Amino acid sequence: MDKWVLIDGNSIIYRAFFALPPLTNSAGLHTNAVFGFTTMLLRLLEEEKPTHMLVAFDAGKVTFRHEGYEDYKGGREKTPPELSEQFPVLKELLRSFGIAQYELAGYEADDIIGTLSRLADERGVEALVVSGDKDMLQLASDHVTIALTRKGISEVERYDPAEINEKYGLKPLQIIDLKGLMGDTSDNIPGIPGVGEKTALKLLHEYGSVEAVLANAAELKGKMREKVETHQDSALMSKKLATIFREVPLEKQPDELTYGGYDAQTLADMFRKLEFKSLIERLELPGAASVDAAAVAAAATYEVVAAGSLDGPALAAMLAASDSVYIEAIGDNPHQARLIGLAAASGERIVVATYDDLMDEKLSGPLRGWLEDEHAPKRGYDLHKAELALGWLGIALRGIAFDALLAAYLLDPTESSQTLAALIQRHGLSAIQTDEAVYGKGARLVVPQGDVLANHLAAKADAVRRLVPLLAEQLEQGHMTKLNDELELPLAVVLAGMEKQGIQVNPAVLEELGAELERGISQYMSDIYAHAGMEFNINSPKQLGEVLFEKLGLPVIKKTKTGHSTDAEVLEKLEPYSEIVKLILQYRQLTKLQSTYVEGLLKEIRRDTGKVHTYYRQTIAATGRLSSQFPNLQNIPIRLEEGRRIRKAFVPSEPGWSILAADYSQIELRVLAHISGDERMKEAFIADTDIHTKTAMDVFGVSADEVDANMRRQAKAVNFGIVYGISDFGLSNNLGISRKDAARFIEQYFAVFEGVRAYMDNIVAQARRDGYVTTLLERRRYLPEIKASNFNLRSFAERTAMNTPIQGTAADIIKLAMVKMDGVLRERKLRSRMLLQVHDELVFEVPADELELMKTLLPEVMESALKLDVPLRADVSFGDNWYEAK
DNA sequence: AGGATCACG
DNA sequence: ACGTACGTGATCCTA
Repeated sequence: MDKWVLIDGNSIIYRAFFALPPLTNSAGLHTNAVFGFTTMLLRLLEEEKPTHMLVAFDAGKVTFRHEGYEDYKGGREKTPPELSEQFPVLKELLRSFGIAQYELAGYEADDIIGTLSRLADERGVEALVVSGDKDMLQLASDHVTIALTRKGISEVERYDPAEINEKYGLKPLQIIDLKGLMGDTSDNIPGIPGVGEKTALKLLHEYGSVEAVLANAAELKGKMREKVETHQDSALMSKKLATIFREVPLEKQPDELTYGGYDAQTLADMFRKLEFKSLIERLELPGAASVDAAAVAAAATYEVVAAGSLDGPALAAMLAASDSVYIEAIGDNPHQARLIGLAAASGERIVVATYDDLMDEKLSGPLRGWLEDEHAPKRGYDLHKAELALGWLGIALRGIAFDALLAAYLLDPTESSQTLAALIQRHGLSAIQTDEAVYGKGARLVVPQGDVLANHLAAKADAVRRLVPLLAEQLEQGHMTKLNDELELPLAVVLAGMEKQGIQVNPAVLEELGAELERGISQYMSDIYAHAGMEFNINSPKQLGEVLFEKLGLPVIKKTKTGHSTDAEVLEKLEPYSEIVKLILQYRQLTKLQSTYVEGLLKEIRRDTGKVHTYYRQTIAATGRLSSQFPNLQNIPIRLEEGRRIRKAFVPSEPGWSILAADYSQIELRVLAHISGDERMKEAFIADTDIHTKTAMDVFGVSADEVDANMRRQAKAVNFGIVYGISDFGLSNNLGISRKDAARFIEQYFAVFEGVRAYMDNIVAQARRDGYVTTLLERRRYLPEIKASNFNLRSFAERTAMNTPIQGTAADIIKLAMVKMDGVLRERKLRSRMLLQVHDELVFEVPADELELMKTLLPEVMESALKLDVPLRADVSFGDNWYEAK
């Protein structure tokens, strides 16, 4: 039995374009609409199993409908270039699929589909018409079903004549009359002005057609009659325009629409060009990042050797000769990760050792000996994590020489997936299985034994071996070899050391604070319930919204996607209306401290060490900053006193020692002064004046003693804005002033700091030209959206272009300081330990006899980390805990 | 799984 | 006219 699927190409690609977020491949080609179209095609192929398939397109701008009504489809926004560039891509994709496509000058896609669906009717063949356009419903019949997209393109709704009758009370052909009466703004079909769907349906249920309505206009009352009578011609013309022409002189015969399946290689090549990796995976096409074990084995050029099959010296020799290593540790938190095993490739021979081998009396000697030998270079993937997982087993990992993950991050820090499977696919190497495929995930995580595991680890070691030279070459091309070798790679080792060391947390401090918070929270809860006149879950934005905006009738200030916004900014505006608002703000503050910082932190204290061991992630932030997890120690409260007390729980791990902290003063603005070369700003830092006061003096044109607190506050906000990539809207929002005033501020600022203005202009132009921006140490971030026609996307990219070199260079500097400081501590054999990094601050624990030295040494190292045209300044402080070090 | 909220620089 | 400040992670709730 034949089954035809007829797709309205123009309609679906439009829907897909607006339904999906922007998406580009690395060449900058927009692909979101094509992607959406493809997912729809795949679903249709799977669900409908068509024997014939056609995608019809509109041809050219002028159709027969324009004869007689020139304004047909007039007033439409012109197709955005991000979409137009996708039409030829879609057509090429259809060829790769082996799906027929057709367009004919002077006709629209609807007409082609209308004609084919008539043929389907005549032949008694089942057909499915796919479109986003309701007009298509007129084609429905016993043989023809219409599928209309709903909510973007994720769902379709099917209509046969019965369903059309149920929904509209109309026969399929009456859809044309419906359009004739109500018109269609998107096609600029006028209909009868003032007649919408409701009225049109009422009229049709009564009279049956446009002609009948016009003939009986005299029966209508008042305004309605007037409208119908004056717009008779319009109604008839609209009906004509809405009628799908079903006699198109097709040059294509239905048997040319036969769909015989796609060629996997052809489709894979097309998907690769478009970078539709997930689809390559889903269809298991050639070159998928993940393939099945048999395919990996078949493609393998290497030999897998079990460590247990070798004697000690043979194993040691193989390890010593290895080019790459892959060390597997499963679990997100490396401090708790389970070490599964490792594989080391020496040319085409790969030795695999399991966890048991590592613990084996005979094998552990050579294995540990090699891992701990700093003269035996390790080229691997995510060796930072491996170092921690091994470290907790009492095995040191030394001799880290290259890390594919780190290199991939430097090459493109915004790439969403840096998994090994994704990396090798990106570099066109032969595929391996994904970890999820081999190990499962979540509750179904099962680590296989024997050959299955050995083969997977070997495949990874082989992948790393092939990747290393490619990545190294690309780093070289991007001038990032030095950044990799001398900064990021040594830093990975420094970080692992800090993380293993951990920081002592005194649970008694937290518990006492927790008890106090508990009392406050229950008091606030009962007060809030009393004001609300009911009990509810204050933590639920939904329930809170109902109480505030429905029960208490407070004004709605801002909406979210899901309902009423109740964030702090909104609540502060609502404070005058009800006392409950203040209570909620207080409640929020206390519960945040309780759940995230008291309870959350207590859970992270390790029983065996009494410390928390964070994990600094080096390959996450697009700007080059670190991030911190399990727990995050980079967002411990400080701004409000209530929260700041949490810091009293962070103490030295040895009696008599102190916590010593040093933070860079205004590092981002100093970096800006340097890279912009702005003379006035440089002078300010060279003279070590208060930058916000100086900014206020210059922008307001007053002397130092004329700068009041408010002027300084505003100047400070402008300085922040400058670093973030300023806009008048953002500044006005932040300062609570009008956009005009904010714009005036910015103009005054740029009039004074001309070098800064020039920098901002130049960096955006440079990003547009090169496609990326860099930091002082050549760290790179690509900004493809800087060329977007969408204002939002483009503006965001422009602000990022301004901000990333500043934030990123500041990150470079503190990373340099960390590596240098680590070296200094080693050289001078000091016992002081680096514990934490918080973007512009370093925290140490120091013994009493090193305190005086460290108080001068640490800021010296930080200030001399990188030589800029302005001095760097670090302020140092110390105490018995992190709170006191202020 | 994703949104809302809020902690930090 | 457009509508946002830059970069993160943890917790809770809701679908």
